[in-house]
Amino acid sequence: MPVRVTADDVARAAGVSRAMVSRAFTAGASVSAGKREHVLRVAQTLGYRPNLIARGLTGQRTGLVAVVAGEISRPYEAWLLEHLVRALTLHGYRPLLLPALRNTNVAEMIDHALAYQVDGAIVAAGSVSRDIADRCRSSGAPLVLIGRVLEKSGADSVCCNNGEGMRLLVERLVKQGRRRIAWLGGSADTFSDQERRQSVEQTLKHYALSIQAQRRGDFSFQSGFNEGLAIMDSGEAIDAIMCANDAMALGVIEALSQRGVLVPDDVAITGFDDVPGAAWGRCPLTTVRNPVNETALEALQLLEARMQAPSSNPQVVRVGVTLVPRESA
Amino acid sequence: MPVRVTADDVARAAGVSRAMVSRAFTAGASVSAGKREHVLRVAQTLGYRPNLIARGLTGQRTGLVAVVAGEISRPYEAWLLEHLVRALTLHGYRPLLLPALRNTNVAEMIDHALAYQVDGAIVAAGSVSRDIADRCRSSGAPLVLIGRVLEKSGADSVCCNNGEGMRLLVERLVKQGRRRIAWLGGSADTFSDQERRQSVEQTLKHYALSIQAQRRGDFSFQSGFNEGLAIMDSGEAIDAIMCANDAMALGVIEALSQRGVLVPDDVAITGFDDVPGAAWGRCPLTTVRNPVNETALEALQLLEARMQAPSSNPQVVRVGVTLVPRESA
DNA sequence: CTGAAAGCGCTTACAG
DNA sequence: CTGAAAGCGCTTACAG
Repeated sequence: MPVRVTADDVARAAGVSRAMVSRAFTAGASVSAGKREHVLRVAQTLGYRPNLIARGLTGQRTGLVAVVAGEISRPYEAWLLEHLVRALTLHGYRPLLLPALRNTNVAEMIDHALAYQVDGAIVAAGSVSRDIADRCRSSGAPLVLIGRVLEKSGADSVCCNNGEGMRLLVERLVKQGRRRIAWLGGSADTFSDQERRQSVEQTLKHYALSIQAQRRGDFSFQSGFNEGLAIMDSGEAIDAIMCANDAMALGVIEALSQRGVLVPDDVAITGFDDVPGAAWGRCPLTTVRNPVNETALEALQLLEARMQAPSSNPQVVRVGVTLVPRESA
Repeated sequence: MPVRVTADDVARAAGVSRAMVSRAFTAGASVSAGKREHVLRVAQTLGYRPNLIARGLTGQRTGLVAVVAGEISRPYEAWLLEHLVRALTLHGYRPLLLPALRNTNVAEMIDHALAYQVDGAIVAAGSVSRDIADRCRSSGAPLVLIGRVLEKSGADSVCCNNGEGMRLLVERLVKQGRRRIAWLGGSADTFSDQERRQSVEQTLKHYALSIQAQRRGDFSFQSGFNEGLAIMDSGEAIDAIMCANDAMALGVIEALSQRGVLVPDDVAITGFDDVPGAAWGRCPLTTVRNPVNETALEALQLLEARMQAPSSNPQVVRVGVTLVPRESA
């Protein structure tokens, strides 16, 4: 028989009004210090805590923030999620986790979260349509995108500088004398894949080069491994494989090793993200660091700024990347 | 200017009472099919969704489940979390994610979650005291522990068969003729560390053997790497290192390779969990499979069973493990 | 099957 | 600084 102690119980026990106990628990409310202390003490002994659901109903804020995350078991997603959840928690928010499962529709999930009166939503996976952004706005819940920007959506975004990152990697390869560069892309229709590939093409063009072979995985280690084998077995003469992210790059290294191809001697390999683990294993990966902590913090900042000023212009924050040269290239 | 459309708006537009629109959205409520359809249609056009916070206040259920997770960027935690979140979501629950940050107290977090009137809590990290279990019970929120069992706590647990797993690994090593076996434990005071070490000692004893060297990491790759180097540099003569989990085992393999020690020729290495990634890399890991999906499903089942029967006897479900022989041992 | 009323546990103007 | 009252948006007995 669960016993919920309510503000009324505390009020009665402390000999004050219900409004007083509410005020005692509200920072900055007008209560005499003595009374607040007394109420808090009584609440303590009764084991009272304000019911946040009831408080949320009053309309101010629930403290809930929806977080749409991708496959958590993938290194980058896990890494980002960890920082996001930490940042939110430290700032007093509670993350409501919405997994972007296969054939699940992000709009549907956001709608559901909105029904919980979340104070905002951070979307780090799946594709977001204007429609969703509109729903959020009309519900008064700011929407912040991570790793994707939606043109004219009215949603704030934070995204790393994909173009710069790939440019740095291409330049390194070119300086090493690599000329026959292959590209292993990630899932089509993703923002990251597009920006990264475009930068590779453009930078190569600047050196009067072009992509020599092109394949596509799905950002997973396994797909990197499979495509790595396929590239080798195709017999195409290449001296470098640039991958759209680290997980695939690690898979490719594994595949080449299995085919007896030496990295970086025969073929150089590059990744993107610098996930924990990029430095370990058979051949430490040359990659570009995607600053997830900064990303998480910026996302939170955008969220809070938007709560203050719901109708200011949407912002796109580009966080900087840095080259991380290791052995693979 | 966010506009929230409420049940009243729908009622007015549909020409019915507010109770009717509530019933239209409640499965199994007594409404004529025609009326329900009509109400639903009107709600649809107005863009109405029941406010789950308000619904939660009525006292039944909020659909919220607290999930206490460890460091998400670690492979096992991420893997488990993924399955947990998927299972909860598919069953209509919303996971409220509570990170077990360093020097944060699980009791505090659970208390906070309870204030959100969560329907239950699943704890897969941190240590849980009887106290917490009691708080949950008195709040009417079932508590389910994963990977830890609390004696006489009244909390249900699901935990893999640690003893069996380590026994299988020891037997394999002994059959290979390994006699000088070292143990690399994880964080002290964790349930997994204790059960696993005990089983190793006990099984070795059965073969008239004992642990030849003992070290302790914190379940992370990095700590495995560090301790791996330390073991080698200590000059102790050993022919196998059993690790309390995969992440450390992978770190050890890395360390030995750096010292020019051959795995498994010179020294065999074993892990525990069979995380994705155990099969990849320099030397595929011989380990034991910790069935996370089954674990997640069982946890959910325990949670729901407990909602039905709050006072039946607490259960400890042991999920089975299987040996996964690969190259490292 | 349907509606009017009471109530869930808070907070916040409104008076004092 | 403090209390009485109204209200947040729902659901659920209670009548009919």
